[in-house]
Amino acid sequence: MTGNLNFYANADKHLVAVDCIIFGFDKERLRLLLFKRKIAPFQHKWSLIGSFIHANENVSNAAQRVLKECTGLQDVFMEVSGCYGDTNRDSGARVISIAHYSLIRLNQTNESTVETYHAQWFDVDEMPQLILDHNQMVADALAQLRRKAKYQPIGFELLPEKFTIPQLKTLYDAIHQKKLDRRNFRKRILSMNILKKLDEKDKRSSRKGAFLYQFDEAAYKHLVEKGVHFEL
Amino acid sequence: MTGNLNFYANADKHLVAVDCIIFGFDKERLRLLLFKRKIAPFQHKWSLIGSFIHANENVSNAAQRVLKECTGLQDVFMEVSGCYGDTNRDSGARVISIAHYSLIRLNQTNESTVETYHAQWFDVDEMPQLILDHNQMVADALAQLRRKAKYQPIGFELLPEKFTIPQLKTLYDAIHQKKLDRRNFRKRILSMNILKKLDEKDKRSSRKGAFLYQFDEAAYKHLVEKGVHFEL
DNA sequence: CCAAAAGTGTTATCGCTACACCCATGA
DNA sequence: TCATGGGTGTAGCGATAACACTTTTGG
Repeated sequence: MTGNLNFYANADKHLVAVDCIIFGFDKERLRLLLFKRKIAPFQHKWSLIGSFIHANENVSNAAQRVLKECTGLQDVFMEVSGCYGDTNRDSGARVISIAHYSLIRLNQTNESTVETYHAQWFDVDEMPQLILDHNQMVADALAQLRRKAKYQPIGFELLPEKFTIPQLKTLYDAIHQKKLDRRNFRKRILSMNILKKLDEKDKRSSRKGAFLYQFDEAAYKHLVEKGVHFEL
Repeated sequence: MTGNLNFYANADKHLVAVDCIIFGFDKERLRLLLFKRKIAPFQHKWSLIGSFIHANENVSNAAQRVLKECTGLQDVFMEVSGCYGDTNRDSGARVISIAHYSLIRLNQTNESTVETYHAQWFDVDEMPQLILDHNQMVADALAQLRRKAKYQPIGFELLPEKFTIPQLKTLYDAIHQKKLDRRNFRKRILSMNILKKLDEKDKRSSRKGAFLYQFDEAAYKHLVEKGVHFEL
C-alpha cells in the first residue's frame, strides 16, 4: 500500500500561470486590453496580461490579483475560458496556463491605471500578433463570450450600471456580429421583465433622449428558479 | 531588466492533476464511471479516476493516458470541463486539477478493462458521495454536457457507430431530462441531413425492426461551414 | 420647422407542437 | 390475429420577423 506521503511527493511539479483576456465595450465596438511586455522574454511584444500562480494562492485569486493590478478593478465578472497545457507552448519553459476572460466597464479610474501599464485597447477584429498561443486564447475566449451571451445575461457586465435600450442593442449587435431589428430587440428584452426602468434620460445620443434602465438581478434570479431561460 | 532565466526560475511550482469524468449510455440511462480508490489517501472511497501530470506530458495527453489505462480506449471525445485550483481543495497537498469529461461507447472490450480497475457505472442521478470536490466536478461536467449537446452533435459519441432513431431519441431524452415527441424528434434530426440511412435494421427492440443510421461527419461539417447550426 | 433618434403597434409567415393513423412482424 | 414498436402526414397555434408610423427636442 502506497503511503500518503509518497503519493504526493513522487509527482512532478509545474509552473502554472493565469492569463487574462479582458473585454470592454466602447461606444459600438467590442474591445480587448493588450499589453506591451516590459520584460524578457518576448520583450516589447504584444501580449495578454498574466502571472505565475503563487504557492499559497487559489487559481481564481491569482486571476483576480492580475486584473486588480492592471485595471484597479475588483469583483468583476470573470471565468475560466481554457487550459493551455502543451509542453512546448512556451519556448522559455514548460508552463501550464489557465486562461480567464473578464468583462469590465470602461471608466476614468481604470483607464488611468491601464495607461501606467503601457496597455492599449484593441478592436477584437483588429488584433495584432500576440506572443505564444495568446491569439488562440483570445479566439477561444471570444467564442465562449459570444456563445454564453446568448443564453446568460452577461452582456450587462460590459455596460455602465445605467444604460439605455439602444445602447444595449448596440452591444449585442457587436457581440453577435449582426444587426437585429431595433424594435423587435426592445420587445424581447422588455418582455423578460429583467430591466428596471428609471426616471432619468440619457440625452447624449439624441435630442429626445432615451430612458435609462438597470439590470434587475433579483428578477432575473427569480426567472431562473422558475426554469425560464434568458435568450437573446 | 529581468533576465529570461529569473523570470521562470523564481516562480513557484505546483502539483497538477487531471481528473476524468467518463460518461456512457446504457439502454436508457446516462451513466458515469467511478472508481474505488485502491491506495491512500482516501482509500476505499469512490472517486473519479485521475493522475498527476508528468513533467514532459501535455495536459491533454495526460487525460488521454488515464482514459486509455482504465478503459482501453483511444481517440474518444474529450474536453476540459473545468479547473479546480483552490489551495485547500485536496487535504493531502496543494493540487491543481484540470477536469476533463469524455463520452465513450460501451462495449465488451472496455467493459473488461473497467472491471480490472474495480470500477463501476453509476446512473448520473444516483451518485454516491465522492472524495474531495469530485461531486462538484461531476455536476459541472454534466451541466456542460447538457448545454453542449443542444447545439453540437456530441451525443453520437455515446452511441454505437450504427444506431436507430428511437435509440438516438432515448439518449437525448436522458441528456435533456425530458421526453420529446418521438415523431417530431425524427423530423428534426432527419431534416438536418446529417444522418446516413443504412439498409440494415436493428430488430432487438421490436418485431418490425428499426433502420440503422450513421452520423455523417462530412455533411455536418459542410453545414457548419455554411453557418447553419445544429440544435436539438 | 426640420433632422434624427426614441418609442409603439400591426400583420403575415414560418416553425413547432400536438396529434391520428398505417406498417411490419414474431409469437 | 394481435400486440408492439417503427414510420409518415397534417392541422392549428404561437412566436417572431418585417415593417410604418408617432413622439420628442435641440438647433
